Amino acid sequence: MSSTKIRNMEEFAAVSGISRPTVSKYFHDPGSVRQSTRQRIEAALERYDYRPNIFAMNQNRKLTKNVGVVVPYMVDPFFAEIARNVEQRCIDAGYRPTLFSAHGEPSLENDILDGLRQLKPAGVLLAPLGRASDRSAIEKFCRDVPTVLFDSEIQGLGLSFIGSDNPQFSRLIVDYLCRTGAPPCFFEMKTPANPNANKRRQGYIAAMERLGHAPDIVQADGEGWDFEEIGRREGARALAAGRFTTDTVLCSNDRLAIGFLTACYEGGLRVGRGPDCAIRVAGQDDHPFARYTCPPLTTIAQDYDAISRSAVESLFAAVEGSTRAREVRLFEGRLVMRESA
Amino acid sequence: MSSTKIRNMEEFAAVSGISRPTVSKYFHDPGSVRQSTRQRIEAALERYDYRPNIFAMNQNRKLTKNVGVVVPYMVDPFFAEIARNVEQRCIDAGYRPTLFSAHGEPSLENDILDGLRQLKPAGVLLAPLGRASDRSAIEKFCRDVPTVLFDSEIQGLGLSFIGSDNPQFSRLIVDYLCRTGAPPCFFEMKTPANPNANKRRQGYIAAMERLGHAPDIVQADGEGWDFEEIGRREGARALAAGRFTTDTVLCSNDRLAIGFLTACYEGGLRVGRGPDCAIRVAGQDDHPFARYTCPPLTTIAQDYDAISRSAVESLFAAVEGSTRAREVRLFEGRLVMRESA
DNA sequence: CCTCATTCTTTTCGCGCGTAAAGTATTTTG
DNA sequence: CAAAATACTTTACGCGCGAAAAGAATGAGG
Repeated sequence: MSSTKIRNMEEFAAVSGISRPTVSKYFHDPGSVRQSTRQRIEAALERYDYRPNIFAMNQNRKLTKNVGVVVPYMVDPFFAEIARNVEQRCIDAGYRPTLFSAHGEPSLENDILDGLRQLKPAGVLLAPLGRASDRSAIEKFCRDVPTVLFDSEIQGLGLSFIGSDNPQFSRLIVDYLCRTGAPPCFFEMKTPANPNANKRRQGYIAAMERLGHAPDIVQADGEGWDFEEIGRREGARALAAGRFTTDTVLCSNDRLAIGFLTACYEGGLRVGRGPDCAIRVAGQDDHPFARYTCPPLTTIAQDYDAISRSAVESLFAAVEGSTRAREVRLFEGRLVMRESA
Repeated sequence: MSSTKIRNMEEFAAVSGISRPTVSKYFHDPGSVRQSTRQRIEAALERYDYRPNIFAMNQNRKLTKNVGVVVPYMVDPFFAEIARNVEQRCIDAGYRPTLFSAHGEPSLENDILDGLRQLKPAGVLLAPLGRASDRSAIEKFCRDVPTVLFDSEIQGLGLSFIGSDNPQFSRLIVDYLCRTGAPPCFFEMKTPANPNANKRRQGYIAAMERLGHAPDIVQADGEGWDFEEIGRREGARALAAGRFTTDTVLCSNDRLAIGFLTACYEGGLRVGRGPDCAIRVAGQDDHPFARYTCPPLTTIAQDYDAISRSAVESLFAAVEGSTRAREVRLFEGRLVMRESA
């Protein structure tokens, strides 16, 4: 590494013996220059640690290599996990991902999209808040910036939507629960944060009816993203009120189930499938902590990997040329049997 | 809102009736222009939705309004929570925070710092990986960029370090446990991710000796950031080996405790302080999920709020002028009594 | 060896803003 | 009300790069 500091591309071009426009071309796409010049540039890169000024680059390029990754609630490890997955794929594809969380607040989601617009991103991967999202703001954003929605759909918006086949989730777990014990009732939030909850409820109802059972839905009051607390508080209330007519409770999602397990514990109910157990509890998502609840939570695993891969692929396919029609890709869940049901 | 699009500051200055340099000054600091001109500019801002090009701004300013926020492992909701807190405070102070997670990988931590340097940040709030961090890389980074360390200290680096008084944590919980039952043994990772664990062990030993008890430390094998799994796997092994000589286990942190609770459950041990319970378990941190374990986890709450506030204040104080000596601020924890101990 | 397509160099312009200097207008001070 | 201080305008330049055009060098194919 030479000691002389390189101040700009002009100087770097000089020491590498290549003209500045060609060097510029190299940084834009190393494969676009001849093999021999590429080697000369990379030899110079070894000796001097020059990197193009990112602000000057982005100012003049119509399209940057920035990618926005927006999730609704980073404190939920599910979103942290999928964000990490998506982030890594963007880096591998040569882009610069930037992570944002709306922290459950619609106004913050709008602010993030507003701020993102200034970054002239090549594309955005957006997991919206859902019900609370400002549809018109997102619609406007999608018109300006290539955006792929994931996790939570907003009908008709974005280049594509990548998510889970929620009705299949419920079908799978209902089938399992009915096969191994009493038909489940369904525990959910009255006003769920996102549309996946509705699809799961419908999936539950359909699966129950197909098996000849009467669906039974228990709804919890409460707004916001503090699902565990809602599951615990309202679960306890429903238990006390004798609201559950079977010994099997299917929760709309794992976080609700985690709170409900706490309610069961505090109510003195032993959870599990053993003969000495009073109640079976199942969730949906395979939340990172589901393995560690007591008892470990039986659930349906989201295909994190397929969803993040598909979302990233879909975005870059659109960004790098091929404009296809809006597509919706839903991935199936996988039954994860643990002790709770 | 007028329909004519404003393309740049020149045009915006024209429609607001103010010269461009003055408008530029306004955007740099609205308080630096006369009240009357400020009103004229803000009146124009109402009519046209112009915003300065962020790339052009940052290119020419010696110091940007960017702030980097780096945490070691975003999938841990503790860090997600503190990141959210820090992020909001930066926004309130008029800065642009950008969130990064090293995802437990030292090479990624280095990459993040490298990428951050390009953003010419006004400052960086860094919670390092700890033991696995590349000290020399961080040292070099701190020389170039005003950096405040938090959560995990790296001796002597950064403008300041803001964290928890870990020995006090252990003292507090040891006192409580001894007061209410058998003296605890200490369950920790053999090669902990960060130095806080060492301080907690030392705090445990000191507190035990002060009370006239013999310290007993049980160490778990395993590397990395998958604390729950290590707590569960190695906790189960230690239980099976009869490694615990008392019925009270103090875990080095809540995530380890969460895994250990699972091990207890799977081993058929009833956890809690009732007469029918076989073991008491306590953690440290007040992890967001500690409230929802079964039984709910007794722990020491970190003062999230004070830590994030203090870290942000310390950074901006340094950035905005006053260069003080490196200071270390440690906040005390608060005992949170729940059912597990 | 010649032809033609690539690939490179040279030159020039522009992006949108920060910044500085010098002059003019406005406000404050005594 | 004059002098001084402050705030503004005008003009000009620079930041580091992208992009485009025209000509020179290079290399492949016949």
